[in-house]
Amino acid sequence: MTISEENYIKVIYHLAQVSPKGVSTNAIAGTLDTKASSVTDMLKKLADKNWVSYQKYQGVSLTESGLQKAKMIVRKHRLWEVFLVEKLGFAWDEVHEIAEELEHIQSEALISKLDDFLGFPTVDPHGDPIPNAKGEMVKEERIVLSEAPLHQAYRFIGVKDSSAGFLQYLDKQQIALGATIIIQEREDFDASLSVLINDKVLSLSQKIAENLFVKQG
Amino acid sequence: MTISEENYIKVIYHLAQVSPKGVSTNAIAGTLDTKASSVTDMLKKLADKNWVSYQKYQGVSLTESGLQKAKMIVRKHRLWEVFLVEKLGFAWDEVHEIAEELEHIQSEALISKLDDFLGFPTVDPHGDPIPNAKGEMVKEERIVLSEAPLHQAYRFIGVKDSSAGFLQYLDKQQIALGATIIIQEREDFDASLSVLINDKVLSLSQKIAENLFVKQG
DNA sequence: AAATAAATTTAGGCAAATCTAAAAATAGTT
DNA sequence: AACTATTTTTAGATTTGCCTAAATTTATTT
Repeated sequence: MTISEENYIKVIYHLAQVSPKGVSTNAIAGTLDTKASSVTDMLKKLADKNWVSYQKYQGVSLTESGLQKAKMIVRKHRLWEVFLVEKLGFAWDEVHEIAEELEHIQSEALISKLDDFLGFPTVDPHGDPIPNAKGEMVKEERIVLSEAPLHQAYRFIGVKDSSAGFLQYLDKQQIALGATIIIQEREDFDASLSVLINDKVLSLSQKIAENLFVKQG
Repeated sequence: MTISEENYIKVIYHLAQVSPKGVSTNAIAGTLDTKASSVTDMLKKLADKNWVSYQKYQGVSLTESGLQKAKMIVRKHRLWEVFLVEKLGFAWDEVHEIAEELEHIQSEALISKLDDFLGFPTVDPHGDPIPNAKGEMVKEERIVLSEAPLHQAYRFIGVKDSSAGFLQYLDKQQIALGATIIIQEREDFDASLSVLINDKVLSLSQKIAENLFVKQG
């Protein structure tokens, strides 16, 4: 499997989370920053190799074997992110690009030993689940803060948007994974929230709140 | 710099250690397992980019900037090998192929933090020196065991041949880096050696002895 | 239901890195 | 010095992954 093929499979996997009935050519082109015609070319190749099922004009979805491949790429990406943050001391907003390269390293043994070395983590530094060697992962029950009811204690367990900009905003506000959040008030006008995070009062815009995954407790 | 360009630069660097006046097209082709015509093509590209000086039919050598690039690739390769052995628990005969992939990961920050994490090692698991961030490395005074005089205490500090086969032979004989070696006798007939390694008597063929780097003490 | 817009595919090309086969240059040998 | 063998380069093709421009299909409006 070439790096390019891996990138397509991975992107299709991620886009399929949002549109499970079929991923569009344009969506892939947008994500990979290529042209739609290039995507069409590649989809034919991927279909020939049986990693996607593809019908002209009808979008594309992963086959069982494509899905497995995708999960292994995601597994590698997230394990490397844990390594970069936990062992090398990178900040959580610095690791994505490096992991994009590392995820294409081919050795099975490497990933297995890395997993062991890291203590078999189940989530990456952004709270995303890490598939195990079989591709299984625990999807924690979680909601976005913007939809959580008032006056309940929540734990901040993941980000929806993991762009450097958003992560740096959270750093600046000292909002870290594991923080306890209680919504005190929701503004009718702009849906912004007044919250108590680790006993400090903060105001969060709707856009921020939409990108914070929380769970009860 | 593409992965292919990096591989050429690295191979030229290694071959230049043996033939410093100019590396031949065929030697490169042999090492990279490609055809001479492919090498010629690439040498033109590398010369255009000023990483090698190349004159038709006269072989090739690295420019100052090519040499610097080569050292950074070697640095990355060897640091990753240390990581694989010291942190992930790979054997010294298992790491070469994986490091061949890892050496092409592009982040400066990654290598700098990896170096730090590993405690700024100066040699890799095979005893080869690791260039620092500036490209400097300490070349330890060393000789091959086959040329060492009798009855002196030597320390085994590196292998000349780092193929898996040779390394596995050394494992089987329990000859590890750091071992103390004293030559008791050199056979006239086949130049084989009777040696004392960590107080055990062993017989080493000339071919073995030629591939063991030792230093006095 | 046409007409227009948007999305997708096809056709034809390009650059990188490789190849084979033939030509040219260098090295080795009688 | 001439001939042969070896090495190296050139010429022309191939594959992968991408592109532009044009054609086609699907979706959206009037």
